Amino acid sequence: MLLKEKPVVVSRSTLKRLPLYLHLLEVLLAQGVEHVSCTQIAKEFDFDPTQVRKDLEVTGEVGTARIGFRVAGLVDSIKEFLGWNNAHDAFLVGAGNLGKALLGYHDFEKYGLNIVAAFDKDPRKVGSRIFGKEVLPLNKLPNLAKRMHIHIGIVTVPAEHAQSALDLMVGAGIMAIWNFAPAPLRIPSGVILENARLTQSLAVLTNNLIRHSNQGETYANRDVPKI
Amino acid sequence: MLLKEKPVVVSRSTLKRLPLYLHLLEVLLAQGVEHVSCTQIAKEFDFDPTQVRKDLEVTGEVGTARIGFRVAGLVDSIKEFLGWNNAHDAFLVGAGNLGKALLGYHDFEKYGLNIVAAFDKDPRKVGSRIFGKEVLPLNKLPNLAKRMHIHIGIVTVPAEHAQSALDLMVGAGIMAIWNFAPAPLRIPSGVILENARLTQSLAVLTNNLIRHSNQGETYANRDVPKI
DNA sequence: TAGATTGTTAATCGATTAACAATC
DNA sequence: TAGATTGTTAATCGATTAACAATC
Repeated sequence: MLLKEKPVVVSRSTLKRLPLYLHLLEVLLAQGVEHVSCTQIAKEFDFDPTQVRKDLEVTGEVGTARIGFRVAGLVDSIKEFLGWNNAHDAFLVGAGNLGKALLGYHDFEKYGLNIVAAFDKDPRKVGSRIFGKEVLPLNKLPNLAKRMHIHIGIVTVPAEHAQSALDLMVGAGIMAIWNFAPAPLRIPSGVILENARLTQSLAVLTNNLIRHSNQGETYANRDVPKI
Repeated sequence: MLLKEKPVVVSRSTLKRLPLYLHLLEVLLAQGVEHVSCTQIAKEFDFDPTQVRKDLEVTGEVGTARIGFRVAGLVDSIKEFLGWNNAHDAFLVGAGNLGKALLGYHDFEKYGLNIVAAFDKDPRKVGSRIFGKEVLPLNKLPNLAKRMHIHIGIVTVPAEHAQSALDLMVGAGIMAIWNFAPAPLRIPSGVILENARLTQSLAVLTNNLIRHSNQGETYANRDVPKI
């Protein structure tokens, strides 16, 4: 399989569109479709075809004029590019409701993530198992993380404990943190921090909702004293 | 307090930063801090102070030179702007692990979201309660949604059933959909769709992880949140 | 007053979109 | 061949950042 030279710089926007393409491509692959054009992919998502072409460029796959790209090739290359070919072992700190849900979401393995254990400071949770995974006390994290070569740490504790959870994991050599707490976190340089903040997505939704229901009476013409 | 004229167009980027500011401001408010400057807020998140100022502009709040903005005023105005003052009732379709977690995450009420019931096609789940909330059969959704004036629908079904779940809710008059399925969804015009896709966030994380371990290639990091 | 901060306009930067030659 | 599609360069658009006068 011929790969062309990949662009040196990949934007976060591109990175976020790749999983969308991948999901579609896997459906096509399962249907036995062999080739797909950027135009077809773009139509599916209402994107610009040129944008899709530029996005796919990062995978190094080359297409064929009039035919498009090999579906199987794209699936492989996107997975490889995202690091989803082999799952990375991860520890999760905070076995609350959100933490439990993530522990039970086995699909993550398809996305390069394998949560191997949970940690919690609550002694009543420690010792139990959630979806077959042990809940351990926080003080066991450092040694275990080193011994098991854990790459990813997931933070699902309340906002006020997020920084100390992160510090504990970084101190244990974990270099990539997936944070679900709505708190600004400080990281040493070299550590990767990705925030999966549901509240940001919710903010966009609820703001749109009230704007739509306020229709007409826009918020642009109100310089009325507020009581 | 006088509100100034607000910008007519608000970018999605701005909308997503507001919950970050809000969280910080609520902490400051609890600490009894009365005023805060954009410079201070910016420092907390490693943002540009001008960006913070522009973001806050959308709330209509006015600051005072040398003093900054009233913390209490900002908290109120951001909440109002995001529609987080009063919770919107929501139905959730798909009582799997992720659905369960969302049902148990009572903090959503702080973010304008009140999940009142869940729906599932699995007869074994129907009739049970999850965190006190009833699990009902899908066919009861349309009537109930209309009777209860439900505004928001949450989709936590597998990707292949996401479109039909959405269609069911939109048919029942629900105008805003919060989608967790990794599938491209079609909506009629006028309906609000917001995708809360964890896989996108995960893609950024795992890609960063393998690129760090591969060292060598350079990638854009301009849009990476510096939190 | 002096100087930090607001509010606003202009410059910069990067991502998206348009244009088009090359290709199959 | 004819025409759809790739790959690439240029134009556009929008968000971020810089500059600076007004203000307290």
